[in-house]
Amino acid sequence: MPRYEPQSIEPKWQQFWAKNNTFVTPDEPRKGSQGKMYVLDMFPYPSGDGLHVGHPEGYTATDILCRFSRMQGKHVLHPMGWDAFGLPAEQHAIKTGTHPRDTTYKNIDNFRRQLQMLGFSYDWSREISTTDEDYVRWTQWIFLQLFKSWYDPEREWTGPDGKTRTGKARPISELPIPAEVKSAGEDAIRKYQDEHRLAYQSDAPVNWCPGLGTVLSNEEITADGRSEREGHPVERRKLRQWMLRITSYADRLLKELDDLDWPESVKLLQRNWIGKSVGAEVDFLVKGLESSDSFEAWKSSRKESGFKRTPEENVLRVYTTRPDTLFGATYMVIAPEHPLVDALSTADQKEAVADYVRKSSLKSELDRTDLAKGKTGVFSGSYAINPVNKKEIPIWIADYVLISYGTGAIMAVPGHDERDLEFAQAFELPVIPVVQPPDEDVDPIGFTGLGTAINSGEFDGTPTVEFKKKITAALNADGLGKEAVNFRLRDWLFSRQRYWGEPFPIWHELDADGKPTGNVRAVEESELPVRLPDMDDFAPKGTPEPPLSAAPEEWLYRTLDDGTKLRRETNSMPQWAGSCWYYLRFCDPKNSEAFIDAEKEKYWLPVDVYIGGAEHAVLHLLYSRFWHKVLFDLGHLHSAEPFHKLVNQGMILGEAEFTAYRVAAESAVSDQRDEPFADDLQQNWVSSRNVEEKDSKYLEKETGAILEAVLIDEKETAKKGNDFILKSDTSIVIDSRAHKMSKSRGNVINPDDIVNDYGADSLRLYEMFMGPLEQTKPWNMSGVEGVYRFLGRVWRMIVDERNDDATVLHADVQDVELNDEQTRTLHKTIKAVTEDIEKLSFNTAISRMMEFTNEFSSQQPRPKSAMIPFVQLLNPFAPHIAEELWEVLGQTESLTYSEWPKFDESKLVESEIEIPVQINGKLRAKIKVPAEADKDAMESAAKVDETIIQQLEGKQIVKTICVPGRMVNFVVKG
RNA sequence: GCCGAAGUGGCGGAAUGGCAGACGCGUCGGAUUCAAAAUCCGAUGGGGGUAAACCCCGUGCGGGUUCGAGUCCCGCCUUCGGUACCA
Repeated sequence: MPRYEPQSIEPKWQQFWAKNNTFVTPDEPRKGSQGKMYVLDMFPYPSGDGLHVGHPEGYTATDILCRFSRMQGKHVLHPMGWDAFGLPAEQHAIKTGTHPRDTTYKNIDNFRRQLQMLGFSYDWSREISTTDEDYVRWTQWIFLQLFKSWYDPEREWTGPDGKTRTGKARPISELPIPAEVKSAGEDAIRKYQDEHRLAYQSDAPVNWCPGLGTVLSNEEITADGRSEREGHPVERRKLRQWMLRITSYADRLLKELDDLDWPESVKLLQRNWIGKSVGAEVDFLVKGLESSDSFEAWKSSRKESGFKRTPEENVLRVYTTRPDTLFGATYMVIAPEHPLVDALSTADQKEAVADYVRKSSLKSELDRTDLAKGKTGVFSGSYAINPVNKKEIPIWIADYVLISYGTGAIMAVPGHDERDLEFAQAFELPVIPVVQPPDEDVDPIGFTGLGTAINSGEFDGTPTVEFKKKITAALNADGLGKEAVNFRLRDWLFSRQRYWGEPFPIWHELDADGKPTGNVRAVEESELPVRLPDMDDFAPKGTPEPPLSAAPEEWLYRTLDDGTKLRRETNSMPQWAGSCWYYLRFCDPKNSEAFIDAEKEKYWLPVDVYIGGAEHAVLHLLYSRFWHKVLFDLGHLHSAEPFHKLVNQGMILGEAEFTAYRVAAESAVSDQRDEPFADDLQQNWVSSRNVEEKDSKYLEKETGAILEAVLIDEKETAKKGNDFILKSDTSIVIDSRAHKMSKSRGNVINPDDIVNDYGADSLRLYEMFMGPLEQTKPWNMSGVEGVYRFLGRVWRMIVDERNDDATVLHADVQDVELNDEQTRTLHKTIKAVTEDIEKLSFNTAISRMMEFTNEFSSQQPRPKSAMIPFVQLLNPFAPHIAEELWEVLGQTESLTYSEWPKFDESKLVESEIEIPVQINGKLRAKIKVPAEADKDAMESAAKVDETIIQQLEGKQIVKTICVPGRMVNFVVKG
């Protein structure tokens, strides 16, 4: 084999690794193990499109880490699996009639083939799919643990990690039952327990997506009220749904982020998502209700009773983060869904209120959150009494207040809240400034920052922060208010109306008429898994009735020995369920007794390095952490957090494109502005500066003429200043940009093609060489060619290319001693590559190996003792060629488990170094000095340099700065 | 609007406060070849100068700190990503 031919050596080594179980991780570490290393990729959804070039980016990074760690003696766990439930397979089933299971396993086969072709060192014996019945079993089991638990926020305890926490998930049997519930009977107790479970049912309004035929979680909806997947509109409907009580864990999910080695930006995203805010709840007495006491009477009764757990019927409780602005509250707003809406509506306002409430309930999420459309609302007819100044202020109903946050009611302070100000202006409500901004020139109205109090009675002049504390304490003393904490985070909507997901292991009890009694019971753990019934109709019915409700009777119903009739839960779990705990199962994938063996869990967890896309920064990672903590609380896990170090790989964009714009033919007939259309523009180019994008159409800014975007070959372009222009018309500025890869744009790169043309090693190397792992970067085909050429040079450095018959060592590679220069280069390279891998700075590590190759390629002879460690350095990056060269170099021991080369710091020092000499900070000359030269020696060496003598002539040296081994700088005058 | 990340040659990118542009791509020139592919060697930020010596400018823009700033500080601009009335 003469030339470097990845097409023949890559399959050879892949087969070798498979046959020898090279990457199978034994439970027991090898002798002399340097500790465990669990390196995990975010496992892919096996889509029908196959692997995308974005996948191998993170996968190569982790593979490098693993191969590097093995050579450093680590006991490495590096598994791969499939997040295989999910909508696309089911949508495909609806279209074609193919069962989602068939589609899914076919796609998995293709994904596995593609991953194996890239030579990743996964332990395939641990492969799992979230759709495997054995896996589903334990997903359902974990759900049951949530179902069978409640959260005790008061419980103080010390976990196996030695940390003391307040708050713990506990078995539902330990839930204290209040006496009045107990006395109400068995059903009341069950209901009370159900209300406290970590997995519970709720009737709250949810996001129903008719287009997908399912309910979606808040997290799956985009800012403009559409489904993240496929972009269908979403509406609000009241449906019975399963929820997971993630909000109980809000504080711990927030606090325990601190110790994680995650990017700060991801931590911040999670912090914002959890959205903790500290403020106060304040009670306002409503005036004019029949049962209303006088304000003073109420106040004195409150003084005695203190702040109540739940307010009286004629009291409106609000949440505010700015209790210091209480004097500026000029009206109140309650959400249309607020329970007091009816009670507060006076006779003459009843109709208007009912009308408004109906309208806002029909509004989609999109309409309701569209800020551009302005605020709406209706006066209830009632008034509340401001507890600090007894002022009567009107109570409004408006949908800019959300029932799901705080108490669903606010005190409006239009002087210092943008939304309230907008509303006040729309409905001509009074605005009172109560905070003076620190800057006298700033208008207090609309100021939302910190300042000092004005128009606030005895509190005038108090700084905001102090005022908040004071007023909260005062309200608390009077029983009118209390410090309160709120979270933006909502409970997790956990059910979906789809077929292709885990069935819930839940039975609903039925009464004699076959109607649900409202009581549910868990499927016995010994009966798990609840398998999906065989069905051939998956199509959504356009109603929220899940496909599983059309399952065969024998699946759907059961009658117990005592005659109790049961019907299965027909919702299914969301795709997140399976990905919530897969990292646990990898440690013990075949266990039939438990979801994971306790000893194995203790050994392998937490995951040491977790690499994946930033799109999972919030949801997947938050959900996983939540499940992990529940299992931790229940004593099933030893660690409180699943992922120690997290890295987000950047997106890979398509090749850069040059786009020019010209008037489209259709513009001539359909000129948007009805103006006579300028003929001279027709078919002429338009500078991209004059182009605006509207509804994915390009328009000329002035005339509104419709433009077409034309791809321009790079050869037709030139650079002018900061812009690119057309060579044929240099006045035309064109766009130069790389876009996301997408089928519609036609710029998708298929890894199969790259492997066919250049080999897996080149693909791996290129993806690492493109730039920093975490950065977004454009694809560039000639870049792939570049690293392919590099591998060719490496090949020729070691292999005799002229020998057509066999792969033999190049005659120049000999058993000779390294000279000083070679020793230095080798050790420099080992040091740099080692440290760069540790920093995940793979692009620079590759540069260093290129430099090594450039230097050694031309040398004759080339010491074998330099080639051997070099091949070891290359191995994590390009393992196939490395194995082949390792063999050519006559090595018989496994390269995979060979010892990583060590560098010797003392071999790095050079005897003479070149340093810059500056005058007034400007580089003027370079001089050679002994490496150990001190300040004086450097200074005198610099002063005898010819250029420096010339430059210093007639000038006075004011100061000399010498940094040994670094530089000399003369500061001069005159 | 808010939050985050980033702006360095024609392009991807490199640079513990100390020689800006390592390495790669592209381009140009040369060698090899009948010719090409492949390979090898050299040049390559911009401007001036004689393709020398050398000089000036240069890391988004404007200030500042420092003997010295791509790097630190203040104020902007642009691009990308996330987010959306959370009181």
